[in-house]
Amino acid sequence: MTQSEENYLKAVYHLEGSQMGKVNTNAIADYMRTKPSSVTDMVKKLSEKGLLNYKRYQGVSLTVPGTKKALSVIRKHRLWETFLVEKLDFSWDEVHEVAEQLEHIESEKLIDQLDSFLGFPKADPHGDPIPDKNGELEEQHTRLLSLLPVNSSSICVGVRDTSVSFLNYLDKNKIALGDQIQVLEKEAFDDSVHIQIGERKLHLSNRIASNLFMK
Amino acid sequence: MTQSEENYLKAVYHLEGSQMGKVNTNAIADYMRTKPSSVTDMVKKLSEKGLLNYKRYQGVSLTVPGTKKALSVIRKHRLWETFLVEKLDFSWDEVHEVAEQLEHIESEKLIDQLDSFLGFPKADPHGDPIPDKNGELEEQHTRLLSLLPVNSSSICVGVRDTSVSFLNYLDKNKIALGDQIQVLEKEAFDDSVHIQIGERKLHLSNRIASNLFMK
DNA sequence: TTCAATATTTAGACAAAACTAAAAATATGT
DNA sequence: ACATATTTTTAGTTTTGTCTAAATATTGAA
Ligand SMILES: [Mn+2]
Ligand SMILES: [Mn+2]
Ligand SMILES: [Mn+2]
Ligand SMILES: [Mn+2]
Repeated sequence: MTQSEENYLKAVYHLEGSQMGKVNTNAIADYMRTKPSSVTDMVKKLSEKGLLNYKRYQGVSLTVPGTKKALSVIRKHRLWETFLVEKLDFSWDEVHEVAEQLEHIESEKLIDQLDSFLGFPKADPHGDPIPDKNGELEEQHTRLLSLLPVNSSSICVGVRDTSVSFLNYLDKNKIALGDQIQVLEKEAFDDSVHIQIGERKLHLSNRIASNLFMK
Repeated sequence: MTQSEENYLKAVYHLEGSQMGKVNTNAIADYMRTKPSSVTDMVKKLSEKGLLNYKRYQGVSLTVPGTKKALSVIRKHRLWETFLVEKLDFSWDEVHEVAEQLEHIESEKLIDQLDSFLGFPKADPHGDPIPDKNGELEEQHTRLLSLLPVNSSSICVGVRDTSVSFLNYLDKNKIALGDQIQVLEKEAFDDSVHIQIGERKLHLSNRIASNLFMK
């Protein structure tokens, strides 16, 4: 299994989760910043290996072995991100690029020992769930901050957008995972929300509020 | 810089250290388990990039930038080996293969933070010196156990042969880095040596004794 | 010194993963 | 329904790193 093949499986996994039904060629090409013709080539190869279901012009879906492989790569990615933040003092906006490389290291012992060394974490620095050794994901019962009613209070457990600019915005405004957030008021005009974290009151745009997972 | 290019530079570095003068094509091919024709191709490319000195049929040597790059890969290899043993409970015969992969991860911050996390170790699990951030290697003033005089006592600080079978042999006989070893007697016939570690007396063949670095 | 053995390079091929440009299939709007 | 727009695939090329087989250079022994 090459790094490129692993990256394609991961892409299909993420796209399956954010769409309904089959994943199409152009969507994969966009996601991977490559060309549709390259996607077709790779999709054929992965289909021959039994990792993708593929019929010409009909889009693709992961097979059971394909899903398993994708989850194993995601497990590695998220464990490495956790390692970088917890042990090597990286900030949450610096880890993704390095984890994109580390996720392809082949050694079952390495990743299981790393998991143990980190204390079997359930989520990565962005709040995304970490699959266990068997590929099992813990169900996340979360709701977006933008959808919570006025006066509700809940804990921020994840970010939907993991871009550096969004993470920097949160850092600048001292919003972090684990923070208890109370919804004070919602503006009907622009769907922005007034919130309180500890003693601090903040006014968040809908764009921000709809990228924070709460529990 | 591709992984393959890095591996060639590392190979030339190691061969320069174990030979005198220019490194020849066949030696590189043997060391890398590849074919001489492949070596010629790569050596041309690295020479065009200014990393190797190369004239047809005359062998190669590392340039200053080539040496610097080789040392940076070796630094990563040895720091990762140390991490695996110190933090993830790998044994010293399991780390090399994984480190061969990890040494190619590109992130200066990653490796410098790892160095710091490990407490700036001076040597890897096999006793090989770890270059610092600037590529400086600490001079090793060691001698082989097989060359020490009778009655001398010194500390085992490294292994010359790092093969799994040799490392297993040492584990089985409870010989480890840091052990104080006294030479009791040398057999003139086969150059084997009788030694003492703590209360234990052992009889080592010349083959074994000439693969242990002492200080 | 000469020629055979050895070492090295060249020539040509291949596989992987990407690309461009063109062809083919599918979807859509009137 | 049918023409047009969009999506997807195919055909052919490129780059990287490998290989085999053949050619060429160097070495060294008689
Ligand atoms: Mn990530
Ligand atoms: Mn993440
Ligand atoms: Mn090693
Ligand atoms: Mn080592």
